[in-house]
Amino acid sequence: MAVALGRYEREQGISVGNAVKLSDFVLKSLRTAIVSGELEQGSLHSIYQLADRFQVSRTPVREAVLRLADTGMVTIERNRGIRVQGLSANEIRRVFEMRLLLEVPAASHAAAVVTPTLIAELDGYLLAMREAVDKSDSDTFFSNDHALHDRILSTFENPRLNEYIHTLRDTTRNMGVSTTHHSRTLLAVGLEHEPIVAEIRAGNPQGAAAAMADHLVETGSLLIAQTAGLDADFASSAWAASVLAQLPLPRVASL
Amino acid sequence: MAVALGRYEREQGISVGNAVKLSDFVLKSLRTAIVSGELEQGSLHSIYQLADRFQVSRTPVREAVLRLADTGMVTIERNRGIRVQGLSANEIRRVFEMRLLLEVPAASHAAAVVTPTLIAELDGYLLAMREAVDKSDSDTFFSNDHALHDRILSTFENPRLNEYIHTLRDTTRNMGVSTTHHSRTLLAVGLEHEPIVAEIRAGNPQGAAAAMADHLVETGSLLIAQTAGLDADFASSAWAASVLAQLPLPRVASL
DNA sequence: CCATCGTGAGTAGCATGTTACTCGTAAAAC
DNA sequence: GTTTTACGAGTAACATGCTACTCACGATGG
Repeated sequence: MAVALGRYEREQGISVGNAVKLSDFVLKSLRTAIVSGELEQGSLHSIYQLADRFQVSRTPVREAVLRLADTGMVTIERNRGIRVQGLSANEIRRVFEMRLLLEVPAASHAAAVVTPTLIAELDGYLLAMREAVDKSDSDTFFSNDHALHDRILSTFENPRLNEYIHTLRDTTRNMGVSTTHHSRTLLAVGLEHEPIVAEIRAGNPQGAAAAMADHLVETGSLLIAQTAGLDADFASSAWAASVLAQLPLPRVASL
Repeated sequence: MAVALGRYEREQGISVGNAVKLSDFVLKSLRTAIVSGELEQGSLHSIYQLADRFQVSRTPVREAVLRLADTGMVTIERNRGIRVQGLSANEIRRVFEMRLLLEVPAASHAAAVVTPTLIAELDGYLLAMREAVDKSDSDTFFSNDHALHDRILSTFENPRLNEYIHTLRDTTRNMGVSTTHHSRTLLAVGLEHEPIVAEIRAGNPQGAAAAMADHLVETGSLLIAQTAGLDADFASSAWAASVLAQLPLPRVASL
């Protein structure tokens, strides 16, 4: 018990009222293992097995698995095991459709209620992202990427919205990391944020919406292409058309 | 009820692969208890206590509580207990803002891809709702209400979207039941669905979007007024303005 | 009277025990 | 050889044991 607990976190802290829960640790580890392909898609595992892998008891593993099942990354087959669903191209499409529905209006709203403070914050994130690209520091890059999107969403003052987008992002996190085109992709994605902030600064809701839509479609297309390979259904950016058509965009120019 | 439900399934069951999980039962019961006010807002409870109430062990209760904490209905205070957060007026506002962001484009999309089959299904739900109103059968009414919204959403062919709306609806479920104005409210809400279907039938995306927006704003306002009482901040329908402004509506006529 | 400290009841979180179930496998029946 | 049946390994779900922690409350010291 205490022995098993000692493995991972006792070092980092004098403990005290440490809010870090073992189930959270397992949740994060499991998601990473799935997204990175360490746990093969379609494979079947058991709570016992995973508990052994992470050197914890079955309880926190079970709790983490239940939460992953809620998001659809695994399915639980009673008395059989845990099936890893991974992320199909279709699943990625769904995630980015949701993000389009929510983040495009958010960008529009941010432009409508823009303040100097908001711009200063967004510029700060952009700057940090540029520096991270220069240093090929993907961790810093992604965390500031996240912060920028999060700040735009928060103009709705709806924590529930921010939280949901956070889980959607988590689902596809780390997918682009350590590919051969890594740094190039990183740079390109980073550049796409500039027009979003520029349009918000200008107080142009429709422009901000269009820029955000472009960014999300481009990012989603990259991840889908990477997952689906040459799957013809997703070769173009047509996957987002049905959603884009319902959004308040001036005209979907770049698509 | 808790007593009778306690040893609840051993009897009914040749069982077989019964998919009913105890934790799901507890989750549903807890949510009902919270929304109905049985578990007072702001009150503190413990896993032991709740396990005793539902006549099950602590494990399924804990799992249910963790999932409720994910949706924000309770907060977990370590070594202290479970704090019931209930639903403030602000929280209801947030739920309906999310629904506006997602369901208004969905109505628009449904109108854009309308088929005779879709119309037939929606008409079926409408008919069932009218009959349910006549018989004051709120269960049937709400289930068809849900089915209608669900069918409109499903035109996006994105199960993740349907599922999320489902959880949002669950959060505010049962709130309007057994009030003094019950049947009148039921009737009014039922009538609001007719224009939505009419606009979808006509293949008019903007009209469908506007009708859906009207419906959601009206429903949300009712629940907010009921919760907030005379709270001035929510007296009008202004709560939705910031969201509505970012949606693809022809003009927000009725507000 | 007021502040400090100790203590014990109560709790969430983690570990472990228990049970009914699923399904592959192989023996048995044909 | 083919089908049927019996069995056991392995599992999720549930029950229970255990521990470090929190905090109200009362005793003690000022």
